[in-house]
Amino acid sequence: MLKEERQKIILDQVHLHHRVLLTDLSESLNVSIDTVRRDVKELAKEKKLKKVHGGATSFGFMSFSKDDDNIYLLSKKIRIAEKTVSLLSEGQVILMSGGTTNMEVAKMIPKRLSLTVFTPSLHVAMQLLELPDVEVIFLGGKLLHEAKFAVGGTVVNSLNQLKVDLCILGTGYLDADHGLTEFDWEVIQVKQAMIRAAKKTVILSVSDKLHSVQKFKTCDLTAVHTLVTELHPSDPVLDRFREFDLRLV
Amino acid sequence: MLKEERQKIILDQVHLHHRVLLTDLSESLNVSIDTVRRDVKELAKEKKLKKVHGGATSFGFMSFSKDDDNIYLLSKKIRIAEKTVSLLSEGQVILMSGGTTNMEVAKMIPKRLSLTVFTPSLHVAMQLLELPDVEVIFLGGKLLHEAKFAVGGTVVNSLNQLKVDLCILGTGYLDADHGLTEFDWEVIQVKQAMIRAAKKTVILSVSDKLHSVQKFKTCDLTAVHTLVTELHPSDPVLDRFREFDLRLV
DNA sequence: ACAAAAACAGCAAAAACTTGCAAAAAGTAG
DNA sequence: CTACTTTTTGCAAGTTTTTGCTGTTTTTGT
Repeated sequence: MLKEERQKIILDQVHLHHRVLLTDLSESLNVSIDTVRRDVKELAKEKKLKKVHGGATSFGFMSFSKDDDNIYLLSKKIRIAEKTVSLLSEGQVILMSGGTTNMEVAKMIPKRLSLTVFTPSLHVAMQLLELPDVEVIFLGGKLLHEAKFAVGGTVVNSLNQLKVDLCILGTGYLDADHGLTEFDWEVIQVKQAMIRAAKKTVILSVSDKLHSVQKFKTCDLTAVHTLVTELHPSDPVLDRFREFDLRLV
Repeated sequence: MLKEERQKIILDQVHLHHRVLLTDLSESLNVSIDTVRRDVKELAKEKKLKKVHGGATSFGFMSFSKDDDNIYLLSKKIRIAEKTVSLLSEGQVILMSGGTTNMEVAKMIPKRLSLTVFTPSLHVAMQLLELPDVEVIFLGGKLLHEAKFAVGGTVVNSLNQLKVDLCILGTGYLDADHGLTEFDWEVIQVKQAMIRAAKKTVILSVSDKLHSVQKFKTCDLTAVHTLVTELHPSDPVLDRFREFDLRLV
């Protein structure tokens, strides 16, 4: 294999997943970790990507939330994304919120699956546009600078006119007692409208966030139909959630 | 086998697979590795392909999307962007379309200028969010895959409810006789609505595009108030545009 | 603070590159 | 056809690049 070829694959991976682990690259490319390390070092010197401890990230596109600098969360999120994508079916009309986990879902949707997706997230919309068979409708409104997420009356009004098959909610804090919570009031309004606008709601959450509570409440767990985590559905960590009428994936 | 014949095969292989190994070529062409090496060296000198350690790649193999934008045009666009930014003033409410020129404008807006910007372009919106004092409102609707631009009734409806200070139109084809033209009917609808929604309209155009016509017409030059090019306002190339009630910048 | 993972530096083997040279092939007069 | 030049090709010796491995140092998470 040519060095250039390898480096291109690395760059593609970085652009696709926004973050990659050197160990993963080493394995999938069948070269030693040192070689990958050297490649990444070179690419970093050429400003094609950003080298971080344990891997590399694309810089230029976006920097998300603070705790997302953690490379190890990514593999969990990818696992969640895989499971979530398997819930989708041809021709569905769905809603997707923002957040890194939802981004991974967007990246993982197969190229030939036709969907109609409504989203108020710039990042998710951008990613979905890579898929030729997905129709993307952006729910316009005032954009939040950090989250790159549209909020406000316009978004809620648009949502009130919809009734879609599925709503996929990413980022958010989850707790068996307190339900779904957020720290941003405006985001809550949008998420509530999203849940109302969908027949079924799917929540994506890495297990780390399963018992965290924020200031404002989006909804109770009874409003949710499916919970996707990176864990096996039978994992004891999920026990607290079994009392609800929830499908664990 | 003739040398030219061999080199043509090499080029075909490179174009087909984007990369070749010298060892593979040597084997499949039944010549020594040195001969192949010399051939590739020649082709590289003629800029027909790129020689790399162990093989060759096609040009643009390592490039992803944006590198194609040549430096030559970019400098003109930056010049235009500079002039355009100088037209803006504190507190204005403006509309921005998409396109690379408008992107340059977005990049060049000073950090401390507060504005309210409506746009149907994902890229422009994304860029504007880097500015803390700019409020960005995305005009939601169906997104075009290539242009990352929102079109359709939703966008037009939103625009019909606006009356903003300024509309900045990027990309588009301009001609003194035929006015502003485009090749996408849906985009036209949006741009027309944008012009209607603004008190003044500014057109950005690199001089190369000043005499090009496309299939569909957005508006006459009489609907435009300012034309920004990279040229000096007194440049004779702009003479054809002086008969209109246009401010040249 | 400790153990595990990752980064770094130096080394050695393998692969690829360079250069010079000579033989073969092709072209060019006389 | 022959003698000569020119081009092309293959080969060999020496150099550089790439790659994986070693042991050591740094960073990270608990």
